[in-house]
Amino acid sequence: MSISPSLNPHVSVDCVIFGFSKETLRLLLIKRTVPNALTELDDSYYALPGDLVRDNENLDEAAARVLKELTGLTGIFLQQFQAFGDPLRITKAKDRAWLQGVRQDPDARVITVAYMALIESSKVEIQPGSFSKGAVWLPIGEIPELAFDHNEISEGALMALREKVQIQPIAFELLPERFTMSDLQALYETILQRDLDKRNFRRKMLNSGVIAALPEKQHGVSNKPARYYVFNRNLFENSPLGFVNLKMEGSFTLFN
Amino acid sequence: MSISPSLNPHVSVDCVIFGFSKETLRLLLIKRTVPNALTELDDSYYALPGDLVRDNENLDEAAARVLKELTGLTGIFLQQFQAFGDPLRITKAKDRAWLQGVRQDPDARVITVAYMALIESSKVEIQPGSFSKGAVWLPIGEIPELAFDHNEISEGALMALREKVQIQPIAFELLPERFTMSDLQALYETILQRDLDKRNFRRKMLNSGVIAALPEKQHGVSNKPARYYVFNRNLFENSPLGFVNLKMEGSFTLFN
DNA sequence: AAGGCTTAGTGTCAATCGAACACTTGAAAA
DNA sequence: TTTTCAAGTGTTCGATTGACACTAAGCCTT
Repeated sequence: MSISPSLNPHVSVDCVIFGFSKETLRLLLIKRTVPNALTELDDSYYALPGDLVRDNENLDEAAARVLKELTGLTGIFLQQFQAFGDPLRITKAKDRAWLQGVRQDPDARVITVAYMALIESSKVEIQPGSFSKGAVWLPIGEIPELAFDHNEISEGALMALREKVQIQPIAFELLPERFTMSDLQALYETILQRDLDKRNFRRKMLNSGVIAALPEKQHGVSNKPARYYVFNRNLFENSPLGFVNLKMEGSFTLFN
Repeated sequence: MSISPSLNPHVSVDCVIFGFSKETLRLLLIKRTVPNALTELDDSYYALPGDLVRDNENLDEAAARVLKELTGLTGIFLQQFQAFGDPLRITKAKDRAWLQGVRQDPDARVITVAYMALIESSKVEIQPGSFSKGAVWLPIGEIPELAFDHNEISEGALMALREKVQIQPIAFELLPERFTMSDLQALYETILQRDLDKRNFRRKMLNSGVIAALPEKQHGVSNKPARYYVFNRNLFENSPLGFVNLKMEGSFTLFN
């Protein structure tokens, strides 16, 4: 077994990085420029940040490395959600051209393990480096055609996010340390794609204990200033199971 | 890109196959015999059924192939749940010995994509073949030390099953076509590891519409014969989201 | 200073759901 | 005919859900 950190040419990780700004969910995508112009089409396109896995790291570490190389951030919410391994992943001409410029074995079949990351997008400062040809936050409604099967992966991540948000209090990872109740509601409404009743939302959030009110309020806004809240992290990291049930309207429940 | 179905030496699939019999959840495991006795320990041990992925198949197909080769069954519930890729997966002497007898590149780092399968265990007839050195159903409480990281994978599968069962009506995959309400309740109690109230359970199952009563009842039992029910498959395969919320006691709910 | 604008923040009621709880029924066996 | 065994059945109470509309606070405009 090699102990040098060589690349495993058959396994990669890709990161679907979610952010939330201006009332929209966004993905952090990188711009790729095809190194040799084998195609006659325009020579740049977007992709999910990702890389081959090194022999000396596990999958989680590889994903964290990709994330750090791009954003400079560590310790952020990062969760594996699915492996993709269709042998026909590489069909687009652009993809082949890019691989030929960048991989030792451009025709190797690669399976990729997809991660989703939740980031407070204002924290991100794009790092100079291999990814940084141009990284952008694109609204999830305006994602163009991406490299390989990255559209499929992104959609899978979005669906996984919608489901997870109903089971665990993870949406907070997308907000700054302190936030107003309206911020939080707007985030949930964006993720779930439906309107929520203000009064019911506040009541349930407060009763659930996942957030705590701060003494501070907004300053300098031209309307009634909103109170700030923080996410109650301890409560869930130390809880026995951390299971939360954020029930959807229209679903039905079984069991005591 | 090769078009022959050669093996990808770096990616495998493993199947955690659940069955339910005699009021216990069981795993279908295969017995491995270490081909050359490099170890002085006993030379057989259990493992999850699995195989390297071929170049001409995707991950789901590879998992389905493994399952079919072992059980002869197709079309059964099979869902990817996690990829495992620790570089230190191969540490046990038995594992190394087995790999040396069976792999071209026994030291290659392999990442594995784990699937869970839910089977009505009486349907399974172990197929003669490479797996069949001896396959057994072992109760989940009595799983010995397994090959590689297969204990970790099995535990991950069990946790995933517990979570999924609360979100989607998949437990039925473990029961025969028709079953009694008591069968169903015993299954849920086994998976969730807690007692459920008989009357509440029946009421909710029936109100939810996931099962339908048949006209038939048991015959020849020495007590009041139980009615048979069937799982209402159409309802969920054709439903818009298929989301079902099987709430646990003690969890709390947010949202309208 | 008054009025307007904008977003924050608040309470009630009816319907539904969840949890706890014990006795009767039907069939075979003794 | 009686016994044994699991099936099957209702009600009550408290908690939660979802629907619904007005007041409060601060800045801005005139």
